[in-house]
Amino acid sequence: MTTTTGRAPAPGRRRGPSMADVAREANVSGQTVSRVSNGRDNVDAVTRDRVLAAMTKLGYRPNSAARALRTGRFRSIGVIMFTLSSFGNMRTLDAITTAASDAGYSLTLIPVPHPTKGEISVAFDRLADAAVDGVILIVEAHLLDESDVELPDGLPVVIVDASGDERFPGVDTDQAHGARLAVQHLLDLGHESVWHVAGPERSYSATSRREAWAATLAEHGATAPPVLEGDWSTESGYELGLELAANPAVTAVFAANDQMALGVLRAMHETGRQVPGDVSVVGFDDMSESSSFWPPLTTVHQFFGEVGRRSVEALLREVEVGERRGNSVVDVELVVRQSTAPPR
Amino acid sequence: MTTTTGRAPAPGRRRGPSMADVAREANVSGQTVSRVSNGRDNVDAVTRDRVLAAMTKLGYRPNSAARALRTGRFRSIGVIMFTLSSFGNMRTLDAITTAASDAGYSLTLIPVPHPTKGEISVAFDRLADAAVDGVILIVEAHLLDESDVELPDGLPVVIVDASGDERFPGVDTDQAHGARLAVQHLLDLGHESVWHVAGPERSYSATSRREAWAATLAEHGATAPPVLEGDWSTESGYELGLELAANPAVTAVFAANDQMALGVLRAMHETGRQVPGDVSVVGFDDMSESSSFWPPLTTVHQFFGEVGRRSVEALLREVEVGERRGNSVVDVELVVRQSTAPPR
DNA sequence: CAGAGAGATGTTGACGTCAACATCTCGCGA
DNA sequence: TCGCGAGATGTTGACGTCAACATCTCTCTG
Repeated sequence: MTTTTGRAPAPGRRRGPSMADVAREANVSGQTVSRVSNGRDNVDAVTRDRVLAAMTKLGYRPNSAARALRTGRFRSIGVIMFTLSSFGNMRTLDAITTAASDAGYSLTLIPVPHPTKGEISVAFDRLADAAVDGVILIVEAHLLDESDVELPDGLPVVIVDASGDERFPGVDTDQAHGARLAVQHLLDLGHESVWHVAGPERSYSATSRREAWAATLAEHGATAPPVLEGDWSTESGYELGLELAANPAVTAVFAANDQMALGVLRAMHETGRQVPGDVSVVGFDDMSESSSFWPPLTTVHQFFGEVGRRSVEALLREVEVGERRGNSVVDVELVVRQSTAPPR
Repeated sequence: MTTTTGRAPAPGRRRGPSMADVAREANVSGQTVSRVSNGRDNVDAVTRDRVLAAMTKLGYRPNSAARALRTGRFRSIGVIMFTLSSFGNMRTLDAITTAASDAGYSLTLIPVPHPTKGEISVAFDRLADAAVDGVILIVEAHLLDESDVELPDGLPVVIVDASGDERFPGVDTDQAHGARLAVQHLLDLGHESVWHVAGPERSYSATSRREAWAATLAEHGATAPPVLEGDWSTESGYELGLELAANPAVTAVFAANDQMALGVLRAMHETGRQVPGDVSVVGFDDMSESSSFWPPLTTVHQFFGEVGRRSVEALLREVEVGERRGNSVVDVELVVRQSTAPPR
């Protein structure tokens, strides 16, 4: 005689009560529990209370896997990003998380260690497995030019700060306008020309800023000095800053982000060049520390929160309504502090 | 005679091919597809190739919802954190993401806008709905003292930097040791006493650092000046720094994080107090910018990456093996740069 | 007072996967 | 030659939820 197998308590833990259990407890059908659980209004108030009481008593929690299987929706959005360590990305992510959570979506993070084509493909592969309804890409790279990178079919995508490609809706900060404001400000103060510490070539934001810098200079008949290319890091700003400090012709520097600007400031201090007396410095981002740099940094303020919010909005519109929007541009603002002054 | 209902194409988009489709294409049973998909070895090489070819041809992707429903596992870990804007949290999150992804887990972010008891409960509620196998808490708060905050039953939890509670395994940075190193360093340089710009009371890290600061001072027979309490922000460091600058007795300051230390530096510069000539300053965190502050900041380096890695390791051990570990402590390191010197 | 209609509730089956069990084939030793 | 075991493959059903459809009970109208 064989005994029933009496299977082990649970493979994956947390096999909580199911709808059927609640239904039994409340003496209704599973469907009624489902209706209550989903907040439908075609349930009698008395019945609803009974069901709610049963739910509380049993500690019922809807099983999101079953729900997702049934509905085909995960109520989760994915975010693909390189390196969390950049200030802007963090802020954007923060806003995205909040906006998503307000809309009742959770957020799945999909990291890409290095921005190479191969890694991106890996991320997209992983993405296809991921339980998400849509994806926000924050990759700061011209990856879209590489046409063999393929997004999973039919998965809504919004791209942040890597525009120029019209295949997907995007949300972009007005990089060019920011760079223009920065350069214009320095020119207005009377500087003959403005040197540029740029971000890496592969970054879309970096090239936009660089181009706008060059264009603004050209419009004012100023000759553009050679570009110094950094990698966004404070260290690289410092090293390039030492080069600039050694050149007496340099009176104004526009760094493509605040971190590199900080490095430039340090280089100037170490070499005894006064800021803003001898050299004026402008950054980009307006990170929260910038107002306490020495001297407090003149910089271009980005509205990362707005970028994050709009991304989620655009994505969810496509996910839920099926309506696809075009690109959206977020403006910037020049914040003048004490790192800029007229040349001596 | 009734005709079959021929229902609408798909409620949630992206109804891709299922195992059944692949099975048909490869002319095998669904179970064989499942075995290939899960990498079992009891499948004939020829059959496996045929199945793989069919998968590729159809663009098959396992449906994670169905898998989760069947197995009871989501292969996802949740992270609850306040504000993404702190440098340390971000670094930790970065490491967690990487470690999780290496282990084949995705990461679900659950934000908590404000660290109040109510908000935390909301987050835990949301958590219960979330499709995660375990949770890492980065809340920097003494929330665990509030006993009515209840974690969902049977959900593995690891707590970062909020130890002192033994109910859950945790990973902690050795805050006390760090503070000791900082204070000791200043005392060794010959300072009579050390002032402290502390983090907010509610933060566990902040109170650990503060207590260790006081204890170290006491051990050396130095009297502890009154504590100045900030909120981690550069702004608050600046304001408290102005107070310190106005007091000629102040020759050494230990700030509970680098951001507040930066604010103190600014205050000193503005009031003409030399750093490190008149006042020495030490921070905590060693954020990537700190080496470019002016002067480059002496600070306590935290190994955030290690914290993140260990958290994931501990959590997954509990999730997968059911083995619960105790607390784990990550050491710190004093990095001496140029913001500290003997008193005049 | 019959019948229509609105609203509440129940029944059935399918979403895609995988564990458990059943079956089939083949090689090898007694 | 037969039987046994190992390995490959197939069949069945259940995980928890919800849409579609089926009932059932009222109320209101003409």
